[in-house]
Amino acid sequence: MDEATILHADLDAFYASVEQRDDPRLRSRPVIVGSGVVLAASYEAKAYGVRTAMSGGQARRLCPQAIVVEPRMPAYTEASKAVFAVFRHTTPLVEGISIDEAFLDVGGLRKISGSPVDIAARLRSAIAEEIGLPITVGVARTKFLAKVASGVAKPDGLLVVPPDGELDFLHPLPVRRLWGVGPVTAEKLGHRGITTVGEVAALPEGLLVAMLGGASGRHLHALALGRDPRPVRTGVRRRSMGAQRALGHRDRSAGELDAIVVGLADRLGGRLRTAGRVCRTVTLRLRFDDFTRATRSHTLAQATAETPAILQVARDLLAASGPIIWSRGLTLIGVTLGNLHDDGAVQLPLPFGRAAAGALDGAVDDVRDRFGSAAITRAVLLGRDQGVAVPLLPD
DNA sequence: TCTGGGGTCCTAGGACCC
DNA sequence: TCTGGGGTCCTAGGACCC
Repeated sequence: MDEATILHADLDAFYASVEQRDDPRLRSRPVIVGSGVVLAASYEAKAYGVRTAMSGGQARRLCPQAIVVEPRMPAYTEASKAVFAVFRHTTPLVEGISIDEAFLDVGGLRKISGSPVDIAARLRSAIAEEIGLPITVGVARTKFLAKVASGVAKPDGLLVVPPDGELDFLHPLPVRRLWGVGPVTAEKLGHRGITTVGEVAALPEGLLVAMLGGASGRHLHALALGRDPRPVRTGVRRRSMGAQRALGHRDRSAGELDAIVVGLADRLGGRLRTAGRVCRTVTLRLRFDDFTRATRSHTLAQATAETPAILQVARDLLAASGPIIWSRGLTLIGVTLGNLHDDGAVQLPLPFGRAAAGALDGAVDDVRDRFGSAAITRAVLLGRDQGVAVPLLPD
């Protein structure tokens, strides 16, 4: 049987912990970050039932003595960078999942660094001492089990799931612990009297697929049996980038909506250029009074990072959305850029088809002829009518 | 007091191509 | 000329995660 070498490291109540670290008056007291909506709550506040994503009013009613602070994103970004530096000092195999959590694979480090449990314990004390933040670590043979372990061990804990004790650990847990089971799926399962992971594991895969669809059904079936072959991956790239603005419930004029879209496109264009990437798909996201949503998207023939080009598409989509906007009570506008690629790529038209791989080789040869082989670091297939993009700058 | 601002992945139908 | 199979891309919606 394989060894438990995957760590899931998850900072506890991250934003709230940073606030408590930076302001001694907040320590040991209930702290809520964010006044409109709760972005994070310290464990002292969680004891009163305050939860992330709860409205500020509800949170204050549950815990009137809580200290509410406005978020300081730059401080959290900086703390996150410091924590990830400790992660990468522990092992090169780090896969970040969000600003405050990551998977680490410490397999093969036993001779140098000790057992995975020793490594996890040292990681926790390093982050406590060097950065001043509490962190929980789950250790298991798979990513999923490591993540569940850290969730169970929170806060400020360390939990190992031994390979021969996986199902004993997993099966009594509620289905909501399964990664990918949210309110809707939990409700569907609940209808059949299924409330624990063990009960999911006892179902035939076919029944889960019929209930939840192919991918979700197979995924859940595998997880419930402790199967999760996904490796810890480094260098995962962002696939989309978005910005949005909540509008409240006040009616807005067409001019106000346009000004908001201009602001969003401007922000996104800047972020895109800073990241050295270009986009091809622009999506307008709308949310309404009743919390229903709509999206309208358009895909360009040529990728771009130019604000005017992005703005033009966003404006066209907004104009085309007029009827639903004026009839349903708009409460949020967002713009998301998708189909992201590296900028600085030479884009070559290609006759696409079944010989895509061969065509890619041919295109790379073309670029070699034109620009010299040293220029080529990587070639990316863009799709049927877009050809290939060959970045000419080193990574 | 209805609910912020970021993301990921899946599904399904239609267009289009070979 | 017609039919069918196989495949990709685009769009829209939805569930879920932090």
